[in-house]
Amino acid sequence: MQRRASDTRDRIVAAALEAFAERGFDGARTRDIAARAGVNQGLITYHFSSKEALWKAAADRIFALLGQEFGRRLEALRDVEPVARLRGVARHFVRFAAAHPELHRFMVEEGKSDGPRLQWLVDRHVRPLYEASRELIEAAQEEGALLRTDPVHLHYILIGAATHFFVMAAEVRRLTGNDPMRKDAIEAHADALVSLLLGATQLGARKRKAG
Amino acid sequence: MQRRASDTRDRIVAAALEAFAERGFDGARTRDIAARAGVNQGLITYHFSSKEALWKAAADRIFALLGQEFGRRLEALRDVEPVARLRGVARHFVRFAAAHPELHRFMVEEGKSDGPRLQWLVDRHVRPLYEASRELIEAAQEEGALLRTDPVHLHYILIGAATHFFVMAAEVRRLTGNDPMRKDAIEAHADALVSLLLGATQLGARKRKAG
DNA sequence: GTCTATATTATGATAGAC
DNA sequence: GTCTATCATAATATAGAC
Repeated sequence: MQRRASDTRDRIVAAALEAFAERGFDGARTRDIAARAGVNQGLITYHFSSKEALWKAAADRIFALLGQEFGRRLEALRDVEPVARLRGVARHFVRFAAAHPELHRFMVEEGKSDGPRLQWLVDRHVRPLYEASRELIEAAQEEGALLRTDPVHLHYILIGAATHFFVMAAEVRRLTGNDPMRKDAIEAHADALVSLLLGATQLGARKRKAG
Repeated sequence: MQRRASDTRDRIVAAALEAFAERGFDGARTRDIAARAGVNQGLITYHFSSKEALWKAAADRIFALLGQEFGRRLEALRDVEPVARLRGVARHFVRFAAAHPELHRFMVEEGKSDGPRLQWLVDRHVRPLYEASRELIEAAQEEGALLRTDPVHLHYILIGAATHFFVMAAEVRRLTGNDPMRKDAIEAHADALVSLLLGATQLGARKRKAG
C-alpha cells in the first residue's frame, strides 16, 4: 500500500518535472501531468497540497540527481590537478545536459524573471552549485590554464555553451535533420566545449604549474 | 487616427513580446499584455485576430530588429578578414543579447518542444540566420583561427555562451547581487566569450582593429 | 489511495455601445 | 478604434463515494 503510493508519487513528480520544464509553471497543467503519470487529477492534490508544492518536489528531484552525479564525479577527480578536474567536470556536465535537458529547461523557465519561486530555487539549489563551480574555475585560473575573468562570466558561459544545444533539441532537429541526443553528437559537443574552454588557446595563455 | 492606431498596435506587440518571452505562449495572458500596453483586452482581438497571430507579430518584430542590426554590422565588416569579422559579430551579438534578452527568452520558450509555432519560427527566421552564422564560422575555420568542428556545435555554443548570462538576468542578480545588464558587465562578458572562442589574448583583443 | 464529480475562478474570444 | 460586458471553455482545488 505504502509502496504503491510512493510509486505513484514518484511518477507524478517525474511527469511534473517534464511538464514544468517544457511549458513553465503557468503553462503546465495539472490535468496533463496526471495524464502523463497515468493517474487522476485529484490525486495530485492528495499527494501534494498545491501546484506549487508539486513544482518544488520536481525541482528537488532533478537537483538531487544532479548533486548525486557530480558528488560522485568530484570524488573520483579529487586527487587530479585542477585543470583536469575542470575538464572532467565540463565533459560530464555536457553529458548530463544531454541526458537531462529538463533541468536546464526548468531553470530557464524560472531564471528569466524574479519571483518567490526563483528566490527559493537560488537559495536552496543554485547558490551551492555556483559556489562549487566557482571554486573549480578559480583553481584552474590559478594554474594559468583558464582565462582570468570574473568567474561569474565563465560560469554562465560554460552552462550556456554546454546546455543550449540540448535545451533547443527540437529546434536543432528541425534545423539540421539530425538528433542532438545521439551519442556522437553529444561527444562532439563536449569535445568542442572542452577545447574552447581549456585546450586550444593558440596564443599560449596556458601555463603549466609543475610537471 | 491611423497614426494613433498604428501606435497602439505597436505598443501591443511590444508588450506581447515581453510577455511571451517571460512566460511562454500558454503562460502569457492577453489581459496582462493589454494591461502592459495600457489598452483594453478587447483591442487585441480587434488588431490581431487571435493570440497566435499576435505571437507571430511579436516574433516578426524582434527578428526584424535583429536582422536590421546585423545587416548593418555585416555590411560594415564586409572587407575585413573572416576572423575579425567573426570577432566583431560575436561582440555585437553579446551586446544585442544584453539589450534584447527577450529574443532569446522567446526562442528558448519555443525551441524546447516541437510544434507548429517552432516550425514557423525555424522556416521563417531561424534558418536564414543559421546559414549566415555557418558561413562566418566556416570562413574563420578555413583561416585556421577557429576550432574545426561541425559548425552546428560552434553555432549553439556561441549562442548559449553569449546569451545565457542575460537570459538568466534575474538569477544572476539574486545570486551575485550585481546587475548583468551594466555596461562593464556586458563588455566583460563579450571579452571573455571572444577570448575563449578565438583565442585572443586577455589584454589587447579590442585594440587591434582591421589591418 | 484512488476515483468521480463539482465549485470557483480565469482564460481567449465575441457583441455591441460610443 | 476603443471601450464595457459577457460567452464558452478550461483551469486549480475541493468534496465525497468506494
